[in-house]
Amino acid sequence: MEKSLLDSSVGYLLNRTALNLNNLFARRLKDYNITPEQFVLISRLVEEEGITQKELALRSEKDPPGITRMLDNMLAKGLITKQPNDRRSLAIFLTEEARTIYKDLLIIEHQTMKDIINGMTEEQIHCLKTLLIQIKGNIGKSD
Amino acid sequence: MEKSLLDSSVGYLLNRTALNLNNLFARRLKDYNITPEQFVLISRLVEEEGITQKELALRSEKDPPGITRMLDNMLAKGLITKQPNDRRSLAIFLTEEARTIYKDLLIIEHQTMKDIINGMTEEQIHCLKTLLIQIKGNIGKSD
DNA sequence: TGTTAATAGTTAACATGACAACTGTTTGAG
DNA sequence: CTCAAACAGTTGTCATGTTAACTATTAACA
Repeated sequence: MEKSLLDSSVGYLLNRTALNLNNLFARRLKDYNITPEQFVLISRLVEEEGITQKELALRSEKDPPGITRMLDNMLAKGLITKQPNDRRSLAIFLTEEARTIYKDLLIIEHQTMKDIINGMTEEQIHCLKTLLIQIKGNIGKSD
Repeated sequence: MEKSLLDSSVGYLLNRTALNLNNLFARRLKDYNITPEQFVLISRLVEEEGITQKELALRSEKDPPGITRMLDNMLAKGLITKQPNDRRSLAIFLTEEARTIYKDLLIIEHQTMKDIINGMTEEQIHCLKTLLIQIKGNIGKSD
C-alpha cells in the first residue's frame, strides 16, 4: 500500500506505537483488574509511600483531577488508603493487597517490555531512549 | 533526582512522549476547534474521500465505535457529510470548510513535527522511525 | 429460495487525558 | 491580627480508547 503523508509522520507513528503498547499491556493486566495507568501510580507509591496527591501527580506526570479520579477507583478496589495530613492534603498509602499483586504486575511489565524490544540490540534500545528523551525535551521547550 | 524503575522503562517513556506530543499538537489546533484525532480522520479523507466508516476505521487504526462518535462530533461541526451507499454502509465526505482549514492544519502539523525533531539528524530520525516500526511489529506479534 | 452467517453501524459502559471552575485550608504580607 | 494570595483537592465537561452487546442489512450456502 502506498504510504500516505500521515504514515510518514514521526508523530503519528509515535502515537500509534504508544497506543498499541498501552493496549497490549492493558490486556495482560486485565486478569488483575488493573489498568496501565493504575500500575504507574502503584509503582510510584512503592517508591515513595505516603506522599500527597499533588506529589503523586507530579511524579506520575498526571493532572490533579485525573489523580483524584484514579485514586477513587483504586480506593474502591481496595488498592490504596488515604490518610489526612492536615485538613487540606492527603497522604496516600498502598494496601497489602496492592503490594502483593505488584510483584506479579512487575513481572508482566518486564515481560511485556522484553517482548516489544525483541530483536533489538542494547545499542539500539539506548539510541531509542535517547531520541525519545530528546523529543520530550523539545516538546517541553515548545510549550 | 534518582531514576526509578519506571523511568528506565522504554514503554513508559514512549507513552509519556506520545501523550506530551498529542497534548502539544492539540493546543496548537485549539483555535481551529479540531482535535489531533479528528485531524487524522480529515487527513485520511483527503487521501480517499467517500470511503465507508469501516474503511476509515481500518486506515486510521481506530475502532468502529470510536469512528461513529468522532464522526458525530465532526458532523455537528460541519466538517463531514454522510451519504448512504446501501441501507447498511455510509460513504463519508469532507465539507468545503474541512478542506479549507485542512491546509492550515497541515502547516501546523508540519511545524510541530519540525519542532519536536529539532536538533536531530536525518539519520537519527530514520533510526527512530525504524525502531518504532520494529516495536509496533513486535507488539503485533505479541497479540 | 430460505435460513444462516457475515457485515456495518450504533449504543452503552468504563477508564483516562485535558481544562475550567470551585471549595476549603493554609500561609504570609502588611 | 487580618485579609488576600497561594495551595490541595474535587467536581463537571468534553473528547477519546476499548470492549461488549445490540440492530439492521446483506450475502451465501444448502
